Amino acid sequence: MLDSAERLCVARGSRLTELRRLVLGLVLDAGRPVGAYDLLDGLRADKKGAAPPTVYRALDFLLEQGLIHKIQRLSAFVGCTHVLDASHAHAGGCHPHAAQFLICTGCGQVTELDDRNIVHALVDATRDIGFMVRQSTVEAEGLCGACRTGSPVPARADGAP
Amino acid sequence: MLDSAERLCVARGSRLTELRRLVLGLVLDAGRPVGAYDLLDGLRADKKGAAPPTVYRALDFLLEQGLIHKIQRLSAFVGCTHVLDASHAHAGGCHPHAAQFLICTGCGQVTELDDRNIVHALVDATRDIGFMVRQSTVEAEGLCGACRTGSPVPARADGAP
DNA sequence: AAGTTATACGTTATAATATAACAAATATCG
DNA sequence: CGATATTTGTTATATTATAACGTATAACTT
Ligand SMILES: [Zn+2]
Ligand SMILES: [Zn+2]
Ligand SMILES: [Zn+2]
Ligand SMILES: [Zn+2]
Repeated sequence: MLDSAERLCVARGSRLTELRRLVLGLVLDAGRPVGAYDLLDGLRADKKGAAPPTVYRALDFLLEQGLIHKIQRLSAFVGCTHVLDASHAHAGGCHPHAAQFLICTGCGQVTELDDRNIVHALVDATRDIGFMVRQSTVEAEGLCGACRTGSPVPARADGAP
Repeated sequence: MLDSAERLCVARGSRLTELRRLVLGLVLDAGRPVGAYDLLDGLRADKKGAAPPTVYRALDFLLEQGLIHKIQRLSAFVGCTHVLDASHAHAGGCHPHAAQFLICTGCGQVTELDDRNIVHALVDATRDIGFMVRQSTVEAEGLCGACRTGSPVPARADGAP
């Protein structure tokens, strides 16, 4: 996964440095939204005196490259589950793709969608009034299937089963 | 406008107190997104020793009543432009309606939409995977018609023309 | 009206998130 | 190599938000 990201960056002429790679690894390992300061704690295992700007700069890079997304409602970051797909990855252009996120308040899990219909509906509605969308944030909060049907899989921060 | 909000609250059995009314007035007067600490400054004109919890509690109430919205990308608040419409106002139910926001990076203006198609697209996409949406955040950043066609109307914080 | 409960507000302190500014190190390219 | 651009280290601070607890006000019940 990290190697794929590296190859993508090389193809784009951007540099996935050791630091950025470390941060990306931490985000991907978590498998759920992680706050910048949690990442900072994790980072300090390898980089003793790391400070907030260290992690925020790495996050900025990863966001630009579309390797991660920021969940605004949680002030947290998740790995992109689409960027490495053949259909989405490309060398040039504006890297962060439009995405939609489903946040389950039961188990904390976040699902990333890449739904053309939602994007279309948004663009249609805005074009009517002359607005040109450059970036969009679409986040829904609710209950995932498992949590609704009573099979909660609380893969939460505390790891409680 | 404030009086309409008051009538709505009375009909719902909630209390638009003087403090909450003051904060709502500040948000509506601004006509654009305002941060909590800007509101706090404004509030201090009337309430000398106001502190953060004062304004955040008022904002929480106004959000619950659907009288204002929070723009997540800006950590700022705007008055709802639909809640007082006859078609939207009602005494019971879950007050904060689904809304979409267009944020112009040119002039800072924010437009609120209440577009059924967008909501539908979102609900459709989520139902497929068993997810039940309770609340949604839809925010688009880009350029409004005026800013695109070169007639920027920078009604910004600093008031610079 | 008096007593009781619930709601709202005041106050202090602190948590959590994010950036500014500048110096030092490292990579890139002619 | 030497010039240039990019990345990282470091310190300090800005911005946004909440915890905790006591007091005041409103609403409800005898
Ligand atoms: Zn993605
Ligand atoms: Zn769940
Ligand atoms: Zn609204
Ligand atoms: Zn504009």
